[in-house]
Order: sequence, then structure tokens, then C-alpha cells
Amino acid sequence: MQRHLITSAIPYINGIKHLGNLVGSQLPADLYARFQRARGNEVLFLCATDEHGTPAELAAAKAGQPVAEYCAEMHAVQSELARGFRLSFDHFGRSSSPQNHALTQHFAGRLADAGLIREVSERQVYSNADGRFLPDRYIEGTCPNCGYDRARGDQCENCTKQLDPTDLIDARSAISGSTDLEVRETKHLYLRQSELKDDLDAWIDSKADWPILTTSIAKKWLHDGDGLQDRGITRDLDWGIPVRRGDAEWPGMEGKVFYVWFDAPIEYIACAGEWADAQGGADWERWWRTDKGADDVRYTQFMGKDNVPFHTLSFPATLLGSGEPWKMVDHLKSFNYLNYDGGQFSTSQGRGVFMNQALNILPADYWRWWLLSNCPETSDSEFTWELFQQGVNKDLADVLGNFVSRVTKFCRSKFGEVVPDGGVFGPLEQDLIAELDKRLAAYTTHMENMEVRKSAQELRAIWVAGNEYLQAAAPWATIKEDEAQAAMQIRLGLNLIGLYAALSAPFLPDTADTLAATMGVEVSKWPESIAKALNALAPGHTFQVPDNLFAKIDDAARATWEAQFSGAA
RNA sequence: GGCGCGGUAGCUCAGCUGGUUAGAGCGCUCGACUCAUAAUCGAGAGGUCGGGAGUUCAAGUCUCCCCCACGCCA
Repeated sequence: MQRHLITSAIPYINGIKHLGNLVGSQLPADLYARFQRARGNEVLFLCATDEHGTPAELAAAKAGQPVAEYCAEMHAVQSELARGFRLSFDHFGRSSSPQNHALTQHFAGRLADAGLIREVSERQVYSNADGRFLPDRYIEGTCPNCGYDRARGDQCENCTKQLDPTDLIDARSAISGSTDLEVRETKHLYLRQSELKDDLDAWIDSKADWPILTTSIAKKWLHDGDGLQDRGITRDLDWGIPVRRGDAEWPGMEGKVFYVWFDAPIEYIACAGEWADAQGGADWERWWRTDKGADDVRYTQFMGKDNVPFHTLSFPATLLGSGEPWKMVDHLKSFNYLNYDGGQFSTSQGRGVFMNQALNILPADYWRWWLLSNCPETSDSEFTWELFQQGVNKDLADVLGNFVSRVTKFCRSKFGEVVPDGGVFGPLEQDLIAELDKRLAAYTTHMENMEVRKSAQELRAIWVAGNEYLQAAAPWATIKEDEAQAAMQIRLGLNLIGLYAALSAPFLPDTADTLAATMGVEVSKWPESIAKALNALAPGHTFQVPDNLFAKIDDAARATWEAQFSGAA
């Protein structure tokens, strides 16, 4: 039995995620986790909300809530949506958890002991009205270069000139609008990533099987320009993990917190601690410490391409720099972007479909199937309502749903709702078994390799094989000549439904449950041989004809949704 | 402006280290079947692989230049 640690990039707490976010990490991670569990392997599948940072504070302020309360509420919302999409996390944690506080402070202490942290004195803008330091992009003013009056402290959007906050004319807080700003001296901690450059380089070189997208992004950050830069890991904020050196105070760092990028990936580990505590004290270190049982764990991370630098460089730098035997990622699966109808999904403009809206319209399996079978794996891909409608109607309703319908209804009308007896396999059946064995092997390999689109294609071909068989066997004709032979054909058809439940479960968990319940069985584990799987339902076993599994999307509904989600309003 | 990823049938996309008549699904046309959600199954039409030059016995696949789209950065 293999052991698989699987993590999905952790979504930011601020707001509800759109389908592009979903398909870029959580959904394929869930597909892989479900597949590995079905194979009988031990899986720990973790995700969490990323809760610290200025955007969370501002969103809370806008909602008129204390930030801790806001985060707790939004975590509950995201948690519920994850359940809605059947994301099978073993634990959905929070980067604000006590476990992450302790672990983040622990790592900072270790890094400091290793000489990998330096203090830097900086001059930053402080807003007296807001009572806080302002990140560069939250300072607005008039651009000294082009006169644009809404230039940000880091850059002017109008003329693209890079700016320093002090360059701005009539600078004001983007939060309150106050112009009562002053520059103050403040001290921050920097992680000396540059010291770890060679270690990281060698580590990435050892990952020959990583996708090109992943390694090229990592190499670019390592080698471009002046190479890997040291990064600030602290901020002058209230909301976050207080800066401490392990268990001890950190002189000069009072009132400061760690920067969100530093503590967020550590939550992958802390989340295992949260999971263990929720289990009443399970052993989480056997998943994360190679000196405590994690040496046989295979760790796979799923994320969008924008997250690659953090996962290939920043987080590994933290782990390597600690000098402790932490489990490092083995395989890193990154995704491109899903576009919406010719443009980008946009949270700020409400353009595209968001997770809550999607579930209000259609069941999770419709979305899971389409998103996964069209996921942006090798390049950006495109969501349009027409493509969505075609994919759902053809693949789910016509190919899979209709197969189940024709087999069960034919059986009911000729033999009743019971698996019929009689007949023996002939050449047609042997051919089908041979084809399915080949396809099962291909499907399994693709799933092992996390080739999502190819997996979906193969699964679909397995569904199609059922329709091809029925067309060739034609039980509706056979039954006029040889009832026993027709019984065998339809018994095979019923067993195919059981097989489809098992093979479809990673993509379509609810449908798999429905199919299994229809056949009066449990969803079985991953089949080893087709021949065996096709004898699972014995003659005499009763079943029930299900309602149509999938309703088709008609043109009217499509037009309605197209208008509803255009973001024009 | 720099960098990155792409530009392959009407559409969405596969095509590994260069090697037989360039593939899939959808859409379209024709045919078969009638058990089924007017579903299914089969056959067919459709591409000078963005443009140009080069390397090679051989290039969608390597090199160079250009054009286009998208993304990131400054």
C-alpha cells in the first residue's frame, strides 16, 4: 500500500472563489485523492483557507466586522462550498489556527538559528488616521510622471512608471483617503533565500519528472537578473501570526506579524496537526517528518501557475533552511488559467461563475465533469456556455446517462428489475472485455500520472464502449430468437453500470453513489480485471431503474445563464 | 520595453527524445438501428500544422527572423 500526502493550494479567505480557481487546484487534487483511495492506498488530503494579510483586514472592515470574526465566517462559507463540490478533504484547516501560529514561529526560530534571517531597517509610510503602516499599493496620489491622479505607491497604472510611495504628489491612504501620512523608520526580517539558491537549484534539478511549466517558472526565478532575492517575511499589521523566535520573544519585533506568504505554506503542515487534533490525537508527523515515518510518503501538490514560485522556492527554502527532516514535495502539478468566454474571470467585476452560483444552477457532478475534462492542463483553456452545454449534454446525458437508462429499462420490460439468468459469453463479449482491459490500463496510468484530460477522455471511451456493445449485441433483436442469450447480454449491461460506478467515482462521486444504489451495491474499489468486475452482479440480484441521471441543458437555460454571468451589470 | 506560454480541421484541444497516407471529441453530411433522455452505432467531408528562411536523407516536431493573441514583470 502506498501513502499519499496530497495538498491543494490554499484559497484566500477573502470572498468566494470562481470556477477558474476551483479547477486550478482543489478539483484535480480531489480527483487524485479519490483515485488513490479507490486504489486502496492511504491518503491524507489537506486544504485550508489562507487568512492573513491586508486584503482580509480590509474586507472585514468593509463588512463592518472584526477580522477574526470575518475570517471565521468566510471559512465556514468556503467549507460549505467545498462540501457542495464534494471536495474530499481529510481536513479543511485555517492558516490562523493555533497550530500554524506555533509552527510558523518555530520555523522562524530555526531559520534565525541557522543564520538565514537578517534584520533590515526600512522607511515606510504610516497613516495617522488609519493608525497603521500602509503597504505601497494602498497609497494613492498623483503621478509625478504623467499626472494621473490615482497612481499607486508601487506603480502608476496609467504610465506604468515604477514609483516609490514618497514620489506621489498629494499622497493619501487608499483605505481612508486621509492625507495625514508620514514616513517612519521600521525594522523587518528578511529570509536570506539567496543563501539557499544552490540547494534549491540542485533540488529542482533532481525533479526530472516535473512538468515543463513548473520547472521553467522555478528556474526563471532562480536565475533571472540578480537571481533569487531575499524576501521580507514580516509586516506591520495587527492581523497575523506575531513575530516570535520559536517560543521566545524577538527583541525589536514587538507588534509585528509574519507576512502572509511566509505562514501560508506552513499551514500545509499545521493543517495535518489540526487534522490530528480533530481526530483526537492522531499521529501527523508520520506524514511530514522523514525521521518519523514519512520517508515512504509520496507528496503531491496541486496549484495554479501563479503559485509555482512559492511552492518551488519560498516554501522549500523554509523547509531546507530549518535543517530539520521535513517531507519535501515529490510531484508538483500546476495548472494554467481557465478563461471565461473570451476573457478572464474577474472577482472584482463579477465576471464569470462563482462556486456558490454554480451549485445553485446545477449539481456538482455536472461542473466536476466539464471542468476536469476541459481543465487548463497544458495551456489556458476556455469556458463558454455553449461548450459547457455541449459537453454536459453529450458526455453525461447522451453517453453515460442514456446507457444506464436503456439497459435498465429494457431489462425491466423484458425480465423485471432483477438480473436475468442464462446464456454464455461469445466473441462479442470477449472482444468487449479485451477492449475494456486495455482501456482500464490506460485510464489507470493516466490517473496515476495526473493527466486529467486524458483520463477523462479514456473514461468517456469506456462509457462509449458500452453503447457500442449494445448496438452490436442488439438484445432487443436477440430476445426474439434466444431469450437466454438476450439475458446474458443485458446482464453484462447491468454489470457495466456497476463497473462505471467504480470507474467514474473520482470524477462523479454523487453519480457513482446513485449508480451503485440503483444496482443495490456499494461503489466498489478500483477493479483489477474487467472479467471479474463484469461478474459482480449475479443472476437473481434485484435492482431499481433510476430516474434519468442527467437532465440536458436546453438553449433557453444556456441563454439565461450567459446573460446572467456576463458581468455587464 | 523585457520575459514567459501559445498560434495544428468550423469549435475546444492531443501530438514524447525529428521518420509510414497529421489525430480525438464536438459540430456538419450520409447511412444503420429502434432498447433508450429525438438518445445510440457506423461511414464520410473538412487542415499546404501563423508567415518566411535555414539545418537534415527526412520537420507540426530543431535553428533564426517576422506577424498575431494571451499572461507576467519592471
